Amino acid sequence: MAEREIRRNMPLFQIGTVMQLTDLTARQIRYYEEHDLISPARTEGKRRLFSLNDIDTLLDIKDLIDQGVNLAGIKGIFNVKVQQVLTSEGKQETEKIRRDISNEDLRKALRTELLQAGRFNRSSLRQGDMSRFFH
Amino acid sequence: MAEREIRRNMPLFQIGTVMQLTDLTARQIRYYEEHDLISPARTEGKRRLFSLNDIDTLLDIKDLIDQGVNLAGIKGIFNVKVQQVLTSEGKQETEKIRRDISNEDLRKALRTELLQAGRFNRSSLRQGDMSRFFH
DNA sequence: AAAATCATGTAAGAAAACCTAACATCTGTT
DNA sequence: AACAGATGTTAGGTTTTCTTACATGATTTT
Repeated sequence: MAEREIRRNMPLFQIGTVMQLTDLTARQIRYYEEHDLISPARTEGKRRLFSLNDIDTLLDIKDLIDQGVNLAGIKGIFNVKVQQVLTSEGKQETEKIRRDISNEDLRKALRTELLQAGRFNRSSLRQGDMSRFFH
Repeated sequence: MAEREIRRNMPLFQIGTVMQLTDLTARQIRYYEEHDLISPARTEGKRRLFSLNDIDTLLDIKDLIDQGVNLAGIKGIFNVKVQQVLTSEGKQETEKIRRDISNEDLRKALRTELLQAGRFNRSSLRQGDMSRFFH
């Protein structure tokens, strides 16, 4: 379980990849970082490296912005969530709040849709075949 | 199910990331591509973009090289596997061959070990907290 | 309504990361 | 010894990303 969290927090993706996965501009992504909504790691050369969690957060931000929420609101929502985990011990409550903010299913659908969008569908046939052997 | 395959074939990672995940040098990775063991996609600017399947394949190559198999041998093994899926319909047999070539558990362990190695452990605390909400 | 603020676009110049091609080097084989 | 396989290294060029600064349209505040 902790293993999964580690994986989701691994800094793996350059900003170009994140742009395509989230459909956000570099300007937007950097702006959101500037306002502490994400904190991507850096290479030695100071290039940003994003994790899967970062991408999730960016997709959530995108969701909320599409719903008309401004950055202050988003920040507030995120803080509420953090607050929640700090003050309450039960998972039920946070789960409920999570649902209040945005529909989980819709979010998931949007994410996978985005993840499959654009040029990411064409991949080498050889690899496609190999994938049958390496589960 | 096809969804997972698509995800595993998405070109996402730059060579620098792959180097760290696999512990191979850029020279090695390009050499293996030159010999058709992998076929990473390219950005418009001709930079390589690797998929999870590419990384899996590279880890397998590394495995086999550590066992003393040379590229010709690896190529042969990969061809046998492809052959197998083309000629036989059952999954049992391919499964068996898979096991003959290298121990699945060992391979898995090695992969996760590599995936957690090096600088990939330090990740932002904020994100770590957020990950509890975005499963 | 004017001024300020928010969110994003755009441009410039610099630095990092990656590219190909070529040659060097080590190791094992013929 | 000569050769082939696998990898290291170097060089010059290109792509991608970086920061900083200024521009702009849309809202909000005064």
